[in-house]
Amino acid sequence: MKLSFPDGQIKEYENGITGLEVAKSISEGLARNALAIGLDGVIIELSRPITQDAEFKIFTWKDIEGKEAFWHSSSHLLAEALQELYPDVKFGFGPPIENGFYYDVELPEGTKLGEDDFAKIEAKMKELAKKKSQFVMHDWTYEDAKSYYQNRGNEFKQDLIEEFKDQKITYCTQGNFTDLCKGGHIPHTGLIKAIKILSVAGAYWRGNSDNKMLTRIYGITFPKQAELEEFMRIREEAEKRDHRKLGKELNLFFITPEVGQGLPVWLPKGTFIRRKLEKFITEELLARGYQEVITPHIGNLNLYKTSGHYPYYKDSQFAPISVEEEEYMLKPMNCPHHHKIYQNEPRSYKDLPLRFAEFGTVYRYEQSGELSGLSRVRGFTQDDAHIYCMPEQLKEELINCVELTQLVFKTFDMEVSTRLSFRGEEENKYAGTAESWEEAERIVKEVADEINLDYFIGIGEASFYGPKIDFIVKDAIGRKWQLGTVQVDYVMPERFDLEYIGSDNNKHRPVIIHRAPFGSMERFMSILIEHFAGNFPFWLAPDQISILPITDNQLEYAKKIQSILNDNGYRTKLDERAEKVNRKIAESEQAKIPFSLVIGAKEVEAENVSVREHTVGDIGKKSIEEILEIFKSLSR
RNA sequence: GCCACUUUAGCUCAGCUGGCUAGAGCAGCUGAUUUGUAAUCAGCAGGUCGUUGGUUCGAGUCCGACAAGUGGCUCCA
Repeated sequence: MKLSFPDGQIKEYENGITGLEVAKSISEGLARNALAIGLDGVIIELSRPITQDAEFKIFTWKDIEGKEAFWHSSSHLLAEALQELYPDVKFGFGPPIENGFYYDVELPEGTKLGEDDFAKIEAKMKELAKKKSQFVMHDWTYEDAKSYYQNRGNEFKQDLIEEFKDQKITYCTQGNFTDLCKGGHIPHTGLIKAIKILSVAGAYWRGNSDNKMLTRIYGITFPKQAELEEFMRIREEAEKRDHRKLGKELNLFFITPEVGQGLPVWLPKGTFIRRKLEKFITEELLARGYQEVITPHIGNLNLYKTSGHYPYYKDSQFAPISVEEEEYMLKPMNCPHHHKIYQNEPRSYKDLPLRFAEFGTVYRYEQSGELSGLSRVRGFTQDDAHIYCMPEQLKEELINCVELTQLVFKTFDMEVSTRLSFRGEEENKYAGTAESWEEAERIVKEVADEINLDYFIGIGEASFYGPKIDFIVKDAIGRKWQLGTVQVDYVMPERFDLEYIGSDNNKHRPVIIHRAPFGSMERFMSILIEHFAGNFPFWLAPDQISILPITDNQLEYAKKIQSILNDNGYRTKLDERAEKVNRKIAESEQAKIPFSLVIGAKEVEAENVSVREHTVGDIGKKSIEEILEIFKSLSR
């Protein structure tokens, strides 16, 4: 029997050898650190005999797969602990996740589980972990598995078993706990040294809101206590960057139910940054041949019936407003308005592509439980644009849009992942013909390949009228949000009967690209705030420079410096108070102002300033010319 | 919308098992202080403890309903 290793080596082994024995044959150290092995990409236990040729890998804590096995095993340990603490608990799913694991359970009638119970669960897990119970895999017949869970009244696992009816069914036992499981564990529970229950949440069985809601218990474990402490420290640090917290501290925006749930109010400083972003993108658009348009915030309901948005998204829009026999809707998207602009005059192939851009504010009735800071709101502004082009221009325009979006993320040095969002299986969820969908998806994929996009494909993530290229960024606490988007649309041109006269003097249908590089100003701001942890780059910072005279004797000189800087277009703040300079510095730092200029008697004498850079510290004395040079280099 | 948790001054938080006029720091205001790289001192003012029912001689504290927020789930043009 042959095993091929990641380095390309192929070695001959005796049939039935275990992963652990293979690891030992390589090195004792490796065998000690090994958590699981991979056979042809499947994670399995070190103890399982290998009986056929395969690609072989050893996974340690350093590997994603090693962590997966570790956390998968930890979820079994959590389940074992829960079973001891709540004997009648019923189990659903319990998978590893990006950071840790969870288990979905149904607690016995009347049992509530809250944060107060975490310590108890952790203690029980630790107690069970110390027993070093081995994770042992066994085969199960369908009947035995079925009756095992029937006896326990667990409808969830029975539901799962039905799905595996025609496959090999296995279970895993450790200590007194048995679980339906496909395998992939670490050798024994004793390796789990540091344990933390993180949170509880509700989760529908199989993710379907028609099903029963279970209690999802999130936890994380590590082989060493120090690693858990480091994880908790990083988590705390991340929470400090939360845009909701910084938005309050830095006076950027607020959200209050007195104005309306999910309706952010922008304060002067937040507005300043937002406007800067708008200017930045507007310059790029104008350079790329876009034209700006403005459309109203409400629109006739018929417009959305034509577009098809109304039936598809009826439940997530604010109810129509009735006025004089007519119904109007708060604009949930800008598309139909722009389509009417296209229709406003006959279009020739010579006019195309036409690119209409607008910072369009839209209102959507998001479920109350879904609202979150600036990330998910009920009123937001898209940096929207629609491009109307001939089919043969589509590719080039798509590439342009993707490159513009990439420029945004590059400008702010943000890490982004790219998803090609294609349609899924669901009926009634998509408009348009199968042929146009295939065409659109094919082109999207061709474009992505042509420009070497590093992408993944998301089935069922398309919009109802076409496939998308979505740009996804993580927030401070690891949640993923879609920002930029580029969408292909063959449907709306049909619905709105858009056309252009071609060079053949015949009527043709244009193709539409919907695109928003930021996605929404609100969501982009949330990510931007967290990305910079409130330490905005010089060109974006609402206050750029604070001027801190040490005593009143330097006031006059300080004012002179301020007017020079103001005349050069910089945003300054002069702190005239009779406070100690230490305090002035502290407050300037807390306000995260990029530069502080300390001015005392020496600086007045030498006609210079002492420069302190935020997050860096004192960078020494500089002449006026030097600071102007520095500030110029940081502007854009 | 669903599950769990949270809600005390503009902000951050104390307030144990229900018991006199609900505390602190920061911010604000007033005054003093003129100060060299992260917070000078003193005084004043600020709260019907999210709202609303109930239990009780007595509720910030216990119970219910509602609202908002947080973490998830469903959803996400």
